Amino acid sequence: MKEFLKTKGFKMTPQRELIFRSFFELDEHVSVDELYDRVRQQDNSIGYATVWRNLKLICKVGLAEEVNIGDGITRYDRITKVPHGHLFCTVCKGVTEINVEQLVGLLAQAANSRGFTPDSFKIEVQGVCDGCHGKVEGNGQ
Amino acid sequence: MKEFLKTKGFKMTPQRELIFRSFFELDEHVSVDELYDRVRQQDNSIGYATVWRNLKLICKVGLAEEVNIGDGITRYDRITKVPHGHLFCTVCKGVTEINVEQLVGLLAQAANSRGFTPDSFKIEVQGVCDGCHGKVEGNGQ
DNA sequence: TCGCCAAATGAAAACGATTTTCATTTTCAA
DNA sequence: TTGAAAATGAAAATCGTTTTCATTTGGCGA
Ligand SMILES: [Mn+2]
Ligand SMILES: [Mn+2]
Ligand SMILES: [Zn+2]
Ligand SMILES: [Zn+2]
Repeated sequence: MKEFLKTKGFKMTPQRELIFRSFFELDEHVSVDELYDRVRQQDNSIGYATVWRNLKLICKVGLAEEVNIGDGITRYDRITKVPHGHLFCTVCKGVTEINVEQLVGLLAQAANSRGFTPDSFKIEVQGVCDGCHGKVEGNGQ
Repeated sequence: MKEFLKTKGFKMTPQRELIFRSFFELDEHVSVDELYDRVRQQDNSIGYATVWRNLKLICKVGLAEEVNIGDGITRYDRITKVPHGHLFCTVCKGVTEINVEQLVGLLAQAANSRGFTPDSFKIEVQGVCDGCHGKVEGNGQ
């Protein structure tokens, strides 16, 4: 990691190391707040801005990307080899990933046929996840 | 429209009428600011909050929905009979709609097979639109 | 190893879109 | 016509994000 960053022109610091490690360990769709809380458990002197800047950095060097599910909170998602979509449960707020290779192919085709050159795709489904059926709002009884 | 709102328990006002009419006339993916500017041309005494509240109302009564493309600005999009996706041009910020009926079918299938019950779908493609090829950043020549 | 300088950090302030508050006005059913 | 509930406009509050600034630190070259 240190070497990788060096090639990109960035330095390694204890804070950065902890933030990077925590981010990839968690392996979730994490917000700044969540990662901030997490790293604070290891080093409570780390500043919020540092966590924010390092999440931005992880994106800049191509290891993650921002995800907006529409609740106004930016989450950070590691980039996977194959593109994936998200199933967002409106009950438990959980995020599940689904393969969308085929879909993206069709989408790209549709876009191209209209003279549009795609850069990236966002495929998200809102609904209720398996575990949340039965405990839906109204009265879960 | 007045009747429709009455059945939902809301009153009609001159401001509301202007805002609703402007929104559906424009028929675009409009932000609060944009619609505010627009209605101001007809009645410059209308407040920003009123425009905001009425866009929210249009959503609440099921005639539109919020769209977040990731630039931090909420846009409002009338709801169409068939679901549609968006091609978002990162150069001119233009939004084009594409049919995604087929895609949504596949998506729903994939979601269901994982025990997930879909409510709504968000399908967005970022890239460069037809008109913006050639005037890309860097130096368009 | 030492010293330098660009990069990184932490605290605080600034930002900006969204949302709420509050006093006043308006709608509309009775 | 009248009163209660809803709507409005201006201003302030919110809140996640981003920037500023003084200080510290990493790491290369001497
Ligand atoms: Mn993901
Ligand atoms: Mn649309
Ligand atoms: Zn769930
Ligand atoms: Zn364009």
